[in-house]
Amino acid sequence: MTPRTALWAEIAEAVATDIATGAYRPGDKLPSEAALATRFGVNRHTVRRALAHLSAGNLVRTRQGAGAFVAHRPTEYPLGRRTRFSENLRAAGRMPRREMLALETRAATGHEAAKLNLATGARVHMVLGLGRADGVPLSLNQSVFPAALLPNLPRDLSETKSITAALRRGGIFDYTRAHTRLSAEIATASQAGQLDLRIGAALLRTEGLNVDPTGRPVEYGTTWFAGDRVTLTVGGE
Amino acid sequence: MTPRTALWAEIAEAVATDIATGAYRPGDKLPSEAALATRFGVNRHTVRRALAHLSAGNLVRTRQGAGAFVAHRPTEYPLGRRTRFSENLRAAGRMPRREMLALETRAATGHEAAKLNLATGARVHMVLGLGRADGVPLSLNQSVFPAALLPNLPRDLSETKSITAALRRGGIFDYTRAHTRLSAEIATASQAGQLDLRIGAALLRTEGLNVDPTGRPVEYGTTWFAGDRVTLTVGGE
DNA sequence: CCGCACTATACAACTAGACAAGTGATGGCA
DNA sequence: TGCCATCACTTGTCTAGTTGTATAGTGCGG
Repeated sequence: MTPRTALWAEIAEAVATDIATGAYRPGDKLPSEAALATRFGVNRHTVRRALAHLSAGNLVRTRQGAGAFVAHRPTEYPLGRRTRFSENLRAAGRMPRREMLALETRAATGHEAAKLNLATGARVHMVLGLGRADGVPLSLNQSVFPAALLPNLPRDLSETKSITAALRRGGIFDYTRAHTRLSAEIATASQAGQLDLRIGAALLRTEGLNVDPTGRPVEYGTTWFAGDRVTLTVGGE
Repeated sequence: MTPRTALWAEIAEAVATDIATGAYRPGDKLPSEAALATRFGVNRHTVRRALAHLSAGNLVRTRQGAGAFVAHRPTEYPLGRRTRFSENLRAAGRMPRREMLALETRAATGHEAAKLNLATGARVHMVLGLGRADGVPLSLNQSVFPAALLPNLPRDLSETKSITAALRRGGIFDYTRAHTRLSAEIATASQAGQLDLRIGAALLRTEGLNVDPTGRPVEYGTTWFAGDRVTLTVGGE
């Protein structure tokens, strides 16, 4: 008489099966809760309970207002000794796939000015980017460059789409890392949205300064990695 | 669980922080709503809500078609015996500009005649003007001058665009403030439109009489300041 | 009786897309 | 030169759809 498994569990099972069989593939949008509700002949809350279960199991990810999506497989990003990335921990422009989210020129904050050894209020170019590997968002980074040193950076950057190339055009052919600092943070809502994480997820934060061969500060930036998708290795192997 | 802060509130906070740290300074144009939306990984409407919040708090000002700008902090406007709009603002490091909205010659009202010590029905020149600083409308003012004393004021005024200069041409080389009265009012629709305020915003109203060195009334006028953009200082330093 | 699963309803928050209205820069033309 | 039409861009507004959350109610089994 009474089903041993709850209604919502059955629905979760059915959706999970659809995902396993490939009916819905990673990144696909699931039908809306309302659609699933009528399809299974239940209330929307029952569907929500099923989706919450799948979400807790990292099988689907929901975005308010947008829908529920099949989650990407939790890929470990191999960040080992062979990764060129490790020599430049902050990875300015060296991610497998980069996406530029913002590019603006504004006054340096006091902190930035101090790091870049600029007068307070000097102009800087700010670049915000998203790094992905195999389509999975891995890192979010923000860099600031002295505008006086690289007046044409915005144009060069929008043309070359590469920070390294843009710096080369600006006369900076090499730069090294002066210092790096590591810490951990909790994702804000917007960071979580961009990295496809749940809010409150852990972020690995690296902050660093790059200088040219003469020791002049060239770039100061911060990168936030999705804590559960990246392992950073420092030195050794 | 962490108390969930709304996404738009987080974005408003972030922008406000950027303003507070000096990344965006008064008068600066903020990135477009679309740019902020991609930067925070959010829909434009969410950004709009954040900006609306900042706008309501008078931290930013938006102009359709132009963009969103960091608001100027309230202008300090010293009130004294020798109050001169342009000089005051120049002293505060702002770029003043006066705009004449209307100029007509008519009979004085009973109140005006009494103030200017004229016979009832004497002719006066009335000037309606708008004062701006750095392009931001600050004040609306109405002045009446005895026409008998300054027959050529309309011509002089339209040529010189400066009240002080026009008075000089009319033989008034100096004038001081005999009295000033302060009060507060609610903006009418037309006042709000001219001052770029919301209808119902608070206006600071000053009414005063200027006299020449012999004590003869020269000008009687009322000025309405945008209450949230101006602070009047009286006496003291 | 209580607790549980589920239903029902309502509203808030966010996304998505479209179009109108206004601004500012540019280039053509008299 | 100066004016003007044009065009890209930006904010304002609207409609519609989606998930998030809160509250209240129902039926059933212990």
